[in-house]
Amino acid sequence: MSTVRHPIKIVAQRTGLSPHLIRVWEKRYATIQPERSGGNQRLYSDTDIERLLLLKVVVDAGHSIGTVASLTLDQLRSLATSVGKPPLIVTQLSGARPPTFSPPPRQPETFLESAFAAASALDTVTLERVLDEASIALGQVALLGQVIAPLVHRIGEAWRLGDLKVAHEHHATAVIRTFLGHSSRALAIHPAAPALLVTTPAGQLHELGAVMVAACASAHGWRVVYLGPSLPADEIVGAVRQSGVRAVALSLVHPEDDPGIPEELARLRRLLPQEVAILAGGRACGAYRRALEQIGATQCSGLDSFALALDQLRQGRN
Amino acid sequence: MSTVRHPIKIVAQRTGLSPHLIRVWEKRYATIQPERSGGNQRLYSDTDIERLLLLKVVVDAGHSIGTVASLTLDQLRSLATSVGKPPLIVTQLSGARPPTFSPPPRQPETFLESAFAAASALDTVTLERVLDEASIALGQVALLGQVIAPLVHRIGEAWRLGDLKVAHEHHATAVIRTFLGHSSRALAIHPAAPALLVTTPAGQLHELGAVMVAACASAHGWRVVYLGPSLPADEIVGAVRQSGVRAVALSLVHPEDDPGIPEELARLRRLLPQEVAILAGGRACGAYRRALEQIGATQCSGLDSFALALDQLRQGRN
DNA sequence: CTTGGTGTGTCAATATATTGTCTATGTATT
DNA sequence: AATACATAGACAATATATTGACACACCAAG
Repeated sequence: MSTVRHPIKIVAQRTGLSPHLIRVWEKRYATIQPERSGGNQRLYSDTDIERLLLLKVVVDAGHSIGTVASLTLDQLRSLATSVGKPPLIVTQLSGARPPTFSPPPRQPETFLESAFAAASALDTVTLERVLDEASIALGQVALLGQVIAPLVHRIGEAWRLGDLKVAHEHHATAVIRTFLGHSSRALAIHPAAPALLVTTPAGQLHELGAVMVAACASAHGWRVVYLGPSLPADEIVGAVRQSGVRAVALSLVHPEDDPGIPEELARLRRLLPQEVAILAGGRACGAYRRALEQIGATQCSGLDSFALALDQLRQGRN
Repeated sequence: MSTVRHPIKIVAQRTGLSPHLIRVWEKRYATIQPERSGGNQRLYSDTDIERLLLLKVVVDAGHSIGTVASLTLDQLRSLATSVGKPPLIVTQLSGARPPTFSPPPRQPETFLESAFAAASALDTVTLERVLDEASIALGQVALLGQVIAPLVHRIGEAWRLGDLKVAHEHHATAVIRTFLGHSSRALAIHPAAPALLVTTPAGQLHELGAVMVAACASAHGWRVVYLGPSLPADEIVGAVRQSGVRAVALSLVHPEDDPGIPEELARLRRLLPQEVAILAGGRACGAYRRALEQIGATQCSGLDSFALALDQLRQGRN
């Protein structure tokens, strides 16, 4: 976590709250206590900003500030993801389910194990529950980097070894796809947030990398226009022009030897407005390195690197 | 269980009851006793909300509030499951909402128009919001049949006419995919509920039909194992054996002239246990009619017909 | 069939609480 | 000097609480 501190104006921009309101919340509910500069001006940390963002989410959803202002960060995260969901009506039947419930795990490895076990058993409910708990315990970003990404990788490996079948991979993909799609919208940021378009080039059918990228960007405060997999360059350009995004993120996973991809990338750069940046990531990134370099795309080796690139992009243009 | 407390507005949103009614129930029947804040405002726990939800379920099912208000939580739970209605879904309300609790009765056509406009504008947030509101106003089943299915059809037509581009179709598909994926899990299914596997045969890449089928089955109280698109017959069979489902639902949309499909279908029937039924639906259903008849699949002409088939299947085996 | 009671949801009126915004004045930063 | 920020207080717009009344459906007895 960076030690950077932000003045109130930046915080207002990023959260969509007015400086007035931020100060009033601090005064009335002591929900945050930013540091002060030598001249008594407020200096906010990234954690403060996340807290304010979460508060805005739940308040927009109808909660009153008075009842949520004193919650912990974890409680706020949990509330933000569960906003609007009715509490689960638990039908307590001591039937088929009990063997799978264990004391709430804490470590990413534990979550990974539980998730992998559920995926191997085609157990949708348990897999969803583990992801939910991991999301609450670890937060959105760590969940992506330390549970979901390794889980996807591990399922791929297990398939290569013959331990799992294609059906397991499809099932887990579908569950993760739904989970991430929903978590992206939990933090739907205010309209002035910078926007990013996420897709994969034509021929790249794997969707999961793109969904993870979308969720990561959303967790970092970007407004995401997600277009799913396999979109030709001219379609991407049309969507960019219509939605006014600042950057395009492409996920490249499989195949790694498609001769059409370099062409598509070149065409994309040619048709795209100069000021729109291109970010690329995914396992197949290396295979297309030359083409990516030629179009000046920022290549990201992982989600951390992608998040960093997003921050730089935002800084550069704010 | 979290210690979070909710103001009455949130409780009204999540239960569908008016604040008025919630207070009246408290006063007349003392069915709940929420805490109070310093300013004497009611603060409800998650348990309180669950109780109110259950009360609404059984009252909607015909019981009078006076006779059920004094039941314990457990009694309410079992009564709610025994009324056996398609468990009502109180989906989320996101973002700012009109402050009224008797919103102008909106017609499916209105939602369809708004949704189509949002899809045309690549406006993810609005499209999600319209789907949310439609889900509440119309209920899950009508939403599927009268908004989502026509919307998908209309976007397809607009694309054929050149009014929309592929990017729009991809975008709407992604949003609907996320929405339906999430709505399938909004309610906790009874562990003993009959189970259904949903997928498309190898070569059928369109996912949306399968997702709609999954959501429909889920809304009708089935436990759904969703495997995404394009799965070979032997993979389907493996998943059926492992998950112990009672039936397999296949969505057939495009292409309509794949010579591999009849083969796949025949192989599926041959490998599948006798007692597992096969349901088929989708636009391309007619094109493969002969093959479907040969394997004894139940062909569904639409979501209504599909729901009917599910009910019959459940009756037949209970 | 009518009549009256009961159960139930809704509404009106008034008072209080909560919450976002605004104003005024002074200080910091650039 | 011009802009941005801090503090305190005031104010307006909603939300909520409470009480009492009313409308409607249902049912049982006359």
